[in-house]
Amino acid sequence: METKPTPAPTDFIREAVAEDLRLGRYTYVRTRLPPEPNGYLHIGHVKAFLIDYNIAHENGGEVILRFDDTNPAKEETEYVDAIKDDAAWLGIHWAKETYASDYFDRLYEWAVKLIKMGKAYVDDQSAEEVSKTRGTLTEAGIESPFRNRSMEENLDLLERMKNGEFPDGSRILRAKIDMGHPNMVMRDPAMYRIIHEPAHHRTGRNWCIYPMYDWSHGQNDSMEGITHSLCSMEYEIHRPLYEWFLEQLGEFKPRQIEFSRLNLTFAMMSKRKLRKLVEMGMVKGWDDPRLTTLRGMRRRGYTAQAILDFIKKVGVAKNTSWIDFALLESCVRDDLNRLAMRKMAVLNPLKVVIDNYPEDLVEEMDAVNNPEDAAAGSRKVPFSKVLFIDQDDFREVPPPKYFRLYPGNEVRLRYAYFIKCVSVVKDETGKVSEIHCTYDPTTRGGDAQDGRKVKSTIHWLSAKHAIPVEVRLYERLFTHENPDEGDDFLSFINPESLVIPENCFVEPSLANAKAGEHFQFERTGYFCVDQDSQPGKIVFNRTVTLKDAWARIEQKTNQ
RNA sequence: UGGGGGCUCGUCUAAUGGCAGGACAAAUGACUCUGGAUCAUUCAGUAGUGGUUCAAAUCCAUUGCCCCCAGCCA
Repeated sequence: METKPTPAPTDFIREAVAEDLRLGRYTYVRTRLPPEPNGYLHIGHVKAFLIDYNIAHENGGEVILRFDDTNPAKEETEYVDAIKDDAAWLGIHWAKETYASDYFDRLYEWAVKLIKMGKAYVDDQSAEEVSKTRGTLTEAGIESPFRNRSMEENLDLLERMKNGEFPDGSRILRAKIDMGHPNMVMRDPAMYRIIHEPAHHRTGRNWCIYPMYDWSHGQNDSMEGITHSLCSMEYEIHRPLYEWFLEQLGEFKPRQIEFSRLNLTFAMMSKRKLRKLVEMGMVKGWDDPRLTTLRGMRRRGYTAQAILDFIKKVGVAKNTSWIDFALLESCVRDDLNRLAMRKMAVLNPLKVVIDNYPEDLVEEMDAVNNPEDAAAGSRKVPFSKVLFIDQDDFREVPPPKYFRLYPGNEVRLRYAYFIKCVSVVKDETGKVSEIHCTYDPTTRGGDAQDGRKVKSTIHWLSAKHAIPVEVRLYERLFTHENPDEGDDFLSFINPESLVIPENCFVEPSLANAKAGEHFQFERTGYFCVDQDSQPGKIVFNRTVTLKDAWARIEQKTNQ
């Protein structure tokens, strides 16, 4: 065999996991997907999901989907369903679906245990007082006057907090650690807060106290036997607390490892700002194809495979990083190039009359469905005297290096004939309204008998057979690489992020295209049938354009 | 400013004391019935300064810059 074994992709987390196994720190691998059900999954979550999922499976382990539902004020069942749907679409299989709220009882028992150990206390200070006495980055905090009350009183108070005897914000349970700790996270962090409204989406009104992330997450990891709790860098300073709780309790201790989160240029990842875009109507919903929510990307036409490839190429590290949006586009082009059926579509039609073509003749031309896949076969495309071509493919006065149609020039109509432009008709404003060409009958199918060449091949549609459709041309939502920078992200919105041209036509073979199907419109881009499509009114979303060498040449010569 | 983390081509990422490599982007050319795809080539990097070493992106010291933390959010 000549094929070299490709080394398995590795990174510092995979190495750490392998070492843990080798040294026997853990005898198996189990990770968890920890979404908070308060919004839709976006591409940033996908990176985290895939790291957890892949590392577990590469080691013969499993992953638990655990919803982090510790705050009833923000969480809803609707999001739970959407997250599961998105994760499944990506091809993620979870061994078990759990909720932080499944463990509320046990967590409460552990809190009681900590109180009995003298490691936690009920604080009657207001949120404002707690905040004020926390100290600053450089100064130690001040201990609460309630810090040293008796175990019995703490137990009694916590019980009554749980039973709903006190109003929201009146008391919290805090871990008793060190108000002078240089790491602010360790300055007697809150464990439980009182929340009466609204009802929790799963536990209803059973609970009036809810655990904070720090008190819930690590303990849940431990209860589920998670070996590796993988999360983003901002949790690094929480790791000492994660470990402190489990050490005090003497429970199984998973290893938390942090990696840098995914930042994507020209994309909005902030949940709060995403919500604002949706609520202000700047985009049409959480599944707007301009968003990098998974639902948006799906609707835009990104394939799961392309997204998986992208995440693999992004890698895993601890550096603050900004991934170029072009890398995502490259991945989706690569995947769609392999699988998308080719079609002809004219989005900005120019009427072409073939002067020497018989008035009523219609010919069926053979067109290849996918040059990358011989098994995809071919189809018939009707040809007749009056055609549409794209406006971009004709210039009355050709710029330098322009190979397409212009007066006197001959080009090939893809899979049809060579044509030559002989005259131009203009409307009253002086704009070219139609052009006249002659065709060479001996070039049927697209090859010249005499071996002569043309420099360009353009796509076309028979005017009377063309199907009118709606086409939505999407561009980047923002004009700024990092729209999250500064406070006025709305000013970075690209006014041309969605353009719907007036007269778009596609070839008749697309008449029965179904929502979700991917196509390449030759020489134009990749498109996906939108769910808004109706019988007789198909809607296409542009997933991504094809690379356009001519656009670059033109841009350069214009400078 | 206290604590924590980071710094390798424009971007992302390898190299685990021994030839700084890959991908995306960019550029040039070949090929082409998609100015697509493909192929070839090119451009381009170890934050600075010292030190250890036969040998340093890697080890040590030091400086600089960037990110995170003062929610009863996660």
